[in-house]
Amino acid sequence: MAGNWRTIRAEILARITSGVWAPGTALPGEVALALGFGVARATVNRAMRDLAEEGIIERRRRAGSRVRPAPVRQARFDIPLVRRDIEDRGAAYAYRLLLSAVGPAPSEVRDRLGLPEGAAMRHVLCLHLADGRPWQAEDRWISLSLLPEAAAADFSAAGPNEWLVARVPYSGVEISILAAPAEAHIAGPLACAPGTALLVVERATRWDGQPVTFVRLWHAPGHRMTTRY
Amino acid sequence: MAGNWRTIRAEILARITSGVWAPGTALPGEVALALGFGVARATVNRAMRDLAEEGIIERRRRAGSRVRPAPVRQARFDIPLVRRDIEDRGAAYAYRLLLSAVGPAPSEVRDRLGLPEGAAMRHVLCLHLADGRPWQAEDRWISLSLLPEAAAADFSAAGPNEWLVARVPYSGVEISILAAPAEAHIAGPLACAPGTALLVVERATRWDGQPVTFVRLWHAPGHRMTTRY
DNA sequence: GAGTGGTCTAGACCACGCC
DNA sequence: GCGTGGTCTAGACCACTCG
Repeated sequence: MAGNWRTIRAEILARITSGVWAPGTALPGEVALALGFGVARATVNRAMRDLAEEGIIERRRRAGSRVRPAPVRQARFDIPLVRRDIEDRGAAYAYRLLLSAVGPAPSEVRDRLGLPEGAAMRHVLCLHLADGRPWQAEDRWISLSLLPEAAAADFSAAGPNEWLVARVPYSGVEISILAAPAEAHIAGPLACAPGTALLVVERATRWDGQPVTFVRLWHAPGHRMTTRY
Repeated sequence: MAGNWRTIRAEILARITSGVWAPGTALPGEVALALGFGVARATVNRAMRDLAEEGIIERRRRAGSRVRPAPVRQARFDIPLVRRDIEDRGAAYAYRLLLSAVGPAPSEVRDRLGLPEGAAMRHVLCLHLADGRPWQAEDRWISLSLLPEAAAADFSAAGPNEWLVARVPYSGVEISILAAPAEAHIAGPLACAPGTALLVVERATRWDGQPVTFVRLWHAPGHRMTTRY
């Protein structure tokens, strides 16, 4: 019985999937398991914590650990920079600026960021292509109150994403995934019929509580986000 | 300087967001940090591991840790049982069986599970409602080679999900999220026009390498999956 | 109150990757 | 090689919560 925590984890998981410890069952305490496996309690703890993070088991002080009756399925998606995403798939990345303006934002954008009416924002509409074919349309709004230099930034060669990443290191984010029909100004660039069902990712970013940017990413028809585990 | 790992983590994060350690920068080694913070190395390790899991920093043996130049944005979504999801939102859950059959599966389903042509499957189409309104349509296929008793299972009162959870404890899963127009047999139950853009979650489940079930979950119009961090 | 998980410590050895 | 992160140990104290 090897003493590494992955082995312990695998062994515990095996006993769960094989039915030795059925869903709802209370697992032995950490001390008991450590003794049984012949390892330190910290090692068992590491394994159990991992199982808990994945939603396999449920842990509570005093009450002990138990197998989750109904597994909380979790899907974790990586959302890299579009450029990386495309290049990682072995395709050639290309970028095209479609629209650039400064002005007041529509209410739906303001609401998502908690901005007052009439707040000036930089608005950018651009297109990311993979091997010359439309991959993703980006509808970007940047608050000028926190990033006034965004008003004059040049987005003709590279997207606002890379510009922002270099300026706003790490921040609070709210991500939504939804389906929406292609609006007129999106259908054109994405080369699809208006009304086509598209996968949309919305992201509202804050830095230190201040609204920074809101983006709506329209993926080309047929796009799917996939994860395995 | 408190000695808990969350404090250490927060302090490191603060130095990153504040620009003390810019993206791409190499962080001090664990020993140095432990000394600086006046804690054990294991505590620093715990904090750094957490930051690495979230994609904030990058760790490699010998090379050390560095701030990720381009943050790998991660979105983690919980996908609970529909019933729980609806009840957690304070709505009344209801269930309706729409179709139940046994027969060969279409090729698109077989492909996702790696099943041979003509393989018999249990097919169930059902509807989940929140406060009486359509919430999600479930198009479910269950392989009879691994679960022959599924042929005779009764899904008139409760959905196949809960039936499966009790039988196939924990297994490998592939999840996809996509947008699709409402097909004719889906639009009716969901009370929307055919062609409406819907958010679809597909899930292919395997147990010990054996295909178990494939499900397509059609969410009602306007549904969005959201996560914050 | 007592038991369980949560965490910290101090020390040690190992494995991997640069040099 | 040799330094860095990865992990394990043995022991300890704490915090929460159930009975």
